[in-house]
Amino acid sequence: MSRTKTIAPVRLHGEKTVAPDKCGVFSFDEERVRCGREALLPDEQTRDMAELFKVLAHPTRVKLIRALASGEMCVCEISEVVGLSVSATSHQLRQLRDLRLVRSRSEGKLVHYSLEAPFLVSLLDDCARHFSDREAHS
Amino acid sequence: MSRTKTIAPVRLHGEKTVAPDKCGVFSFDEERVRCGREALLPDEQTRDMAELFKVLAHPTRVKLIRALASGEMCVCEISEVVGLSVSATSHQLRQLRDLRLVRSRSEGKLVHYSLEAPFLVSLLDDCARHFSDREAHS
DNA sequence: GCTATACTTGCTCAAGTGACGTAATGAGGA
DNA sequence: TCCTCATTACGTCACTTGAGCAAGTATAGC
Repeated sequence: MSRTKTIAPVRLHGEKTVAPDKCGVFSFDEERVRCGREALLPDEQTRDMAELFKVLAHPTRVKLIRALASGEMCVCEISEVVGLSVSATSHQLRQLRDLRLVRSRSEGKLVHYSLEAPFLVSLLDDCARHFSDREAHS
Repeated sequence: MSRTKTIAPVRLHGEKTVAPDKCGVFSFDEERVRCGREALLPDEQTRDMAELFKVLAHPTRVKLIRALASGEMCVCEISEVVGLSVSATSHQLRQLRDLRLVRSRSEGKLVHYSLEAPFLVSLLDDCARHFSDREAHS
């Protein structure tokens, strides 16, 4: 009944058992659902965010960001720091560059990379803090 | 080959061309490499962080977090908010629970979920800000 | 006991993704 | 022209993901 799905065709739980009271009477709080729905971000933003996290979701790329936080470096140096081949390093850097998290600058035959999105540093710090807090708590 | 790069024997660039001077003479700044290396986090922490981002790297899970930021909800309500089957919702919630980002609490036959890691809210906000800043800048 | 609801898990299987190597290619500089 | 730094194309192979079902658990009511 008042499920008023309005949009999505994928309804199953509430409807298929017919009963509007099933979840409706005491477990299904329309208000909370409305509230939760309002807390969502626009779809596009949600997707962008997931993209960002996806790129951060690899130890190598976390390292790259930390390393570049210490200053500009050329690919060769970076590959040394993270312990990867130049090719592999370049592959990974590209992903960061595609999202404009790092920037590259050519100088002669060298390419220097630096951090373009400084908020990443505090982002990583926040996460690090989360982990150490938890450590201390358990 | 094995995913585990960091440790692997894959050294190539610097070593294979023999010359310590290869990059060493003018493009390879030992100091910067040392510096970059010091900026890295311990391996375990780096991995934990990547794990965290991996879990956040999905639109559905970003939604779940935003939704739960608005308050506690049962699975049934949550599945309604994100527009997924209960089973699928439960699978996703589990990943968040495994990393203790959300907490579950049983009450009768219902299971209520809430946010356990409130720093996620500001984390998402920071990211959102990043995107809107960039929007405004281009 | 039985039945229903609310949720969790295990599983499988197809399809997709991702990391990285090799090798070809650019692009600068000597 | 050759060397070096870097990027890219392309392929491989491991791994991940998604979707869905079915069985399992826990609570509640009859």
